[in-house]
Amino acid sequence: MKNETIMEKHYDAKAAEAKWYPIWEKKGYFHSEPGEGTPYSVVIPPPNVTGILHMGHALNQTIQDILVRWKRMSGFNTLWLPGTDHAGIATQNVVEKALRKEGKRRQDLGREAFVERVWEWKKQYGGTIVHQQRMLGNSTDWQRERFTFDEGCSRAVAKVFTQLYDEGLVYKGNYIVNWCPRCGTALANDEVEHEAHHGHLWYVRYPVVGSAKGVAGEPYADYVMVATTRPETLPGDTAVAVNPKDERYAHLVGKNVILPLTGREIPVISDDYVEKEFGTGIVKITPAHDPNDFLVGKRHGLEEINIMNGDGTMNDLAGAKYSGMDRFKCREALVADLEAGGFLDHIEDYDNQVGHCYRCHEVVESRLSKQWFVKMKPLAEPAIEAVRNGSVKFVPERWSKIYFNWMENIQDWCISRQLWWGHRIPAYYFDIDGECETVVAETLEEARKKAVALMKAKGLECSEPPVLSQDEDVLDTWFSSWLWPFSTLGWPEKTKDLDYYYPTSDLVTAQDIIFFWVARMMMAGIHFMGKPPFKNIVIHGIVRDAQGRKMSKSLGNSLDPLELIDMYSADALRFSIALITSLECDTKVNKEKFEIGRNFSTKIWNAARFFQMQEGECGRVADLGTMAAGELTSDEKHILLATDKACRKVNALLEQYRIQDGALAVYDFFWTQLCDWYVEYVKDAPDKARALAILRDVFWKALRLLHPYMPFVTEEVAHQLGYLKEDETIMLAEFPKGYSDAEKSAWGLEEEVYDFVNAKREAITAVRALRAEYKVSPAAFVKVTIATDDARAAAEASSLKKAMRAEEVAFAPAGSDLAMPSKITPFGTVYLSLEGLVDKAAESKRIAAELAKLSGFVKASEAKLANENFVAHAPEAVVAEARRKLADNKEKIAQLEKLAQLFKS
RNA sequence: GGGCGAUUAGCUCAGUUGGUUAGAGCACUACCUUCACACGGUAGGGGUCUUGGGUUCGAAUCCCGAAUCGCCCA
Repeated sequence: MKNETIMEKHYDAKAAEAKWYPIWEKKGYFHSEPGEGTPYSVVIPPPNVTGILHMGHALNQTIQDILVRWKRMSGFNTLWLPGTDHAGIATQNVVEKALRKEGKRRQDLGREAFVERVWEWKKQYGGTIVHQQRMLGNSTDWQRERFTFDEGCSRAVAKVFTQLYDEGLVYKGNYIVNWCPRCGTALANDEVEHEAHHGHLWYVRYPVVGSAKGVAGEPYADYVMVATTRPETLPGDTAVAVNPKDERYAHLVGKNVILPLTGREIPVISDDYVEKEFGTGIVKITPAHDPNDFLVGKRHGLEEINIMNGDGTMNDLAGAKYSGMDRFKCREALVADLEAGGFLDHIEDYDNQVGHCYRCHEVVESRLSKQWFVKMKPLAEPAIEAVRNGSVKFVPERWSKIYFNWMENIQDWCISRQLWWGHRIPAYYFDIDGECETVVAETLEEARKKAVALMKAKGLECSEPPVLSQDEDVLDTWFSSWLWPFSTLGWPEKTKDLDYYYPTSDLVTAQDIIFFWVARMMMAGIHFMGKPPFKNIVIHGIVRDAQGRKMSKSLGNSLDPLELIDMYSADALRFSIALITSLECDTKVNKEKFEIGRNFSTKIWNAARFFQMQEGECGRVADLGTMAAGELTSDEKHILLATDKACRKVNALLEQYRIQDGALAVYDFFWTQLCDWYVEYVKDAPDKARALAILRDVFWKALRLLHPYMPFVTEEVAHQLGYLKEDETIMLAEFPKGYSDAEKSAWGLEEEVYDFVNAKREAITAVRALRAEYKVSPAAFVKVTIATDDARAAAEASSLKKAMRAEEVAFAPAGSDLAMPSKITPFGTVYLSLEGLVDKAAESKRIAAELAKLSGFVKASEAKLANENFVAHAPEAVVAEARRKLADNKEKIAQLEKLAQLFKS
């Protein structure tokens, strides 16, 4: 079979990428069914349905697709399950924003209509990111695409909530939560981002009750001074506190002070929580607006006065003057009033950490409110154990420390959100004799039954079920995504999919999501499935800009992966990102880095084109079977060995999730071994048909090695070169493992041949370097003599001549003494005939410098070898190597000294 | 305040049981438009491995301390 047409001069990545993806998808290559073979399964970290693809996704999904394509080609029954999450706050915000343009609020529509509207939005725009994922080349099984708010996932959520409630692990209570006034909802602790903030400490005087009016300017003679970072919460104070060990204030404990501006009397209490060193050592206690104060309040039975509305404005309890005022405006007003009243002592600069909403970045308020919580300790314990006993592994391992640290100090999880878009909490309320009763059930019908049962249990007759009203709140989005590895496989049904694919194999995600998601999936998986949800947790870094800053819209330093794909191709994006990303640390990127991948795909294309042209001239010989060890040249054996090594290396590296090293290995193999050396050899091979037959085999292996990294160009080239029939795909071709022992022995692929050719290449490089040093024109043919006793050398004369651009390569016995510029190589000493080309003075100088350098090495080696301890303790090979090196360098010196004589006159 | 990590060439990073004269890509210099490829080829310059101690025959690598930077938790 001879190729009639030659490949285009330039690779058209856009065309190839647009062509292959739909074919792959349509033919079902991404699809997996339970049954045959060993499963390898991965669930994608579901991106936010409102989101668009960013560099973080590109990195995360490139890693996954490399693993998945590699496993699929290696014969595993491979499932990579895609989907999105419904992103409660974010999605609701997007739709509310659209409504605002129409001059409406969600309240104008009402809950049902609003939710309907969000679904419409989702249908219309929610496909953006899954479309973009296709541009990356993701081999996800789109037939199994899931959404955290779809019917199945919603059933799983209701079931989980109900079960946890029945087990006493879900409870409702009045606690301090993080409250986002802008989103109007509670947030979990980890949804709050703390940032350093330059603020102030206000020192405020609280007069002691019973103290006399003081002198001018001092309304009270006796007062305590309180330092606070949040003066606007002052109207909510219900005590001031000191440390019990603080002798300065011991006499005050038990007395009352007057809360400035309000005249309300509050007690002075003592509590260990107070730090003596902070401020004055006296702090105000505002139980409804600070988590620590809340706990203090509980310990001391203090009143909880909530002075703020949900939107961040003050309410009536803050006092008539401040009611309705924004919290920050109120701060200013209140400070001014304190000052006017003589209560403000002084103000200091103070840096503290201020919490911000991770979605909208508003300053988060600590607020007392009634919310649903999950009791985490009992869930965390088995999840800790699973990592501790090694049944689940973090890659890199050090992340397990972070995981333990968080899990061991875990706090209960606030799961209710005051939103409309999300899984409505399946808790129902009804009245019995004016008392509010709660039932929790997966469906309304079940809830009715439970309500009736409850009434009966209380001895109440009921002819018809009571009227139930469902809880108004929805659940945190993470409350559905923590079920992702099994809800997407059909749970709570007992499905074949669950049986086959669960637990999944690898979870690949970024470090910033370990607590939000990974840790919680561990807990849910173990609690509901009885098994952890995955075997390995692969954690990669965050993509940063060239200065190391996080990419963000507000900084405008984001790189758009789609733009990069447009500029450089998806393959280029994938390969580059794989090559520059280490699992160990964050990845800094700039546009230029993606040239690596683009240049590489061009190289692959051109090498293929060269091969095709050669085969076009020579005809295709496909069979390696008849080759005998005796007829293969050393260069041919070398490329076969290099291919074998590359296959083994890439497999071994991917096995250890060393994606970057794998990329480097395949890059070096293809570019250096295959293109730089073997392709150059092929051009003048003694038996071109055989050389090309070998190239045919090696190239095919190389393409398959590359395929997980660069799926499109490898598919295109594999077809161009005729490795595949039109309806076949490289995606399902076998991932190369290297040559068999039988092949290796039939072809005489021994390690010494590999070393021999490497040595030969050093001789070639040495001659090229000599040519450059002595400014020999690149076009000129030179005369080379090589001093060696290696019997194999003579057979290399013709390939040496070509590579050295020599008109003549002569051999001399090892140790021959020629007065010519030379370099010592493991292949032998190479001499370049001068024939009057040289500037003697310059050469003399160069030689002197080289001599100085070498004698330094010799001195160091001699000292080392004179050290009895070294000779006695170091491994023999190391000592022998040191001796050999010393001898080599001594010989080099002798040569150079001779050469120096030559240039002296 | 507690924890984790980083510090190797101008830049981004490898360097996995301690063992040649510490590597790669980009950038840089010189030469080359040679019939696969200038998104290319050939050759080259560039590092006292942040710092101070220690262990060892031998340390970028192991141990202790310091500095700087980053992240997480409180």
